[in-house]
Amino acid sequence: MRSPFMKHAVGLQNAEQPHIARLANLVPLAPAEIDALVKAGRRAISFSARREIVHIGASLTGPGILTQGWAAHVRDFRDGRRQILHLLLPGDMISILQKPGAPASSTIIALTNASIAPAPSARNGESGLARAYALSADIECMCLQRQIARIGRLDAYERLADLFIEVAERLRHAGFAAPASFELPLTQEMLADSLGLTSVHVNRTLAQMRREGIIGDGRPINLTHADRLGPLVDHLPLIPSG
Amino acid sequence: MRSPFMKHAVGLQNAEQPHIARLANLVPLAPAEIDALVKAGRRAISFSARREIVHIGASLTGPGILTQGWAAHVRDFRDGRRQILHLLLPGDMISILQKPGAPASSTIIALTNASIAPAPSARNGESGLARAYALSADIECMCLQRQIARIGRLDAYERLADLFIEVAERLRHAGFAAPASFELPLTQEMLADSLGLTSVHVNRTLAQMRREGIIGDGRPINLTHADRLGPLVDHLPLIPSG
DNA sequence: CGACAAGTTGATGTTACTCAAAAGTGGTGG
DNA sequence: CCACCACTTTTGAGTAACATCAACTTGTCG
Repeated sequence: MRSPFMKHAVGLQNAEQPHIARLANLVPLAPAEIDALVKAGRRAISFSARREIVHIGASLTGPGILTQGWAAHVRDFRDGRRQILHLLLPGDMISILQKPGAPASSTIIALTNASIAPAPSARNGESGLARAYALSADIECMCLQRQIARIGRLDAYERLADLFIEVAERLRHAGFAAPASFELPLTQEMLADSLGLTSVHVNRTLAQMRREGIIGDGRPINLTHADRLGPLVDHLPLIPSG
Repeated sequence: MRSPFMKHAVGLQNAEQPHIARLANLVPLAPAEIDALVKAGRRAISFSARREIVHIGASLTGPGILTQGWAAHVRDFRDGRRQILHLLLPGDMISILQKPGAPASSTIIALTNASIAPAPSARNGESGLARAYALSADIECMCLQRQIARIGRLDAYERLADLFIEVAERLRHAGFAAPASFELPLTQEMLADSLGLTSVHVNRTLAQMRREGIIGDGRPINLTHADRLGPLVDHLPLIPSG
């Protein structure tokens, strides 16, 4: 059996092939499309943690799919400051907002060991894949906007909470059963670079969440009660239409 | 003469029809395309300052063009906090990152009196208009990323400086001759909402710039020496390819 | 003139940063 | 197995940047 994916009422769940689960959860895909995704997954390239995947300004060959691991769009300043612009989770599309051939608008690095596959081309604009890619682009755009609101107007505690809520929702869409509990394979410094804080301050804020029972002891960071975060932050769902 | 636009070595300059200047500066347009833009301009709808143009979640009819005035994507929190996600300058495209029919990813408001025209459709994917729209989308995406880095890692002075540099560059692309000097029709509160600061702090920081001769006295805010800002901030050009 | 929005200024409070050091963690080679 | 190293986390003390609160000024428009 080539495509061991089953459609449930709640959607696909398969942490082995998060990209397939994520896209198929966005739009029903034809068997041939799922097959194309399976084949693409076999052509994935591996990157070790911290390695640069795309350098800003490099000519983009075309969209990709993050089949394993975490990555991030990042902006490095000459004086050493760094800001993570956008987190890429397992199953996410890469360079979906830009046209092939365009210069990359930002550097992309692997945050953990990661694998990237070329995205199967979607000839027909009305195909399931094409619509799934378009929705992926919409979602990435919303994440960027949410990131701006998060950094611009939330305090440290709220920033962490809002990020956790977003990650929980995105992981759920990628087929990771993560109702209220999941692990975050990011260092506190990566969190700080994403949230516009210092790692010291992230550490203290996480300690407070640990005291409150929202995250567990030990590493990696373990969200045990992400469900308690909802009321704390005025957040918007990532996908309004469900 | 229907289309009084002339192509110079430096590009089109026409503050009356900034959208035509901006798009034609991005990509050479055919006379028929310029004509379509002229015609679209006549069908523009006016919005008075502070009025809502698009409400978050509303179904988008299709891309638009801001033919006059300034606007902004904005996120309002229930408790009154507000964050401007993205500034829209005269000549900018609206809703170019999203597909028609999709729910608007954020509210859009007019910051000054403004006019919005429907964007002429670009049938052929290789037409000048289609390429200009694609480039507009790329630029908007880069602005969002830059906004994240700005708010996340720059201090108040740097945030203002970086925003001024970006606005200067974007105004120049829209055909406003603005080498080092231009006016900013935004209140200090709007600036604060864009930069993740309070209006009081923006006021004090602007006062410092005024003492340093970077901005002039009087209102609206008058950038007299935007050229002095370059060395102060580690910024990236908006359009790498020139 | 009066009302309202925007800008200015001062005093005070708080969040988050900086600097510094110690302790925990995981991997490597002897 | 242990010593060693690099990386990460943790904690404390002092500081700087920015927020908050409040009053006052300026400009604009009916």
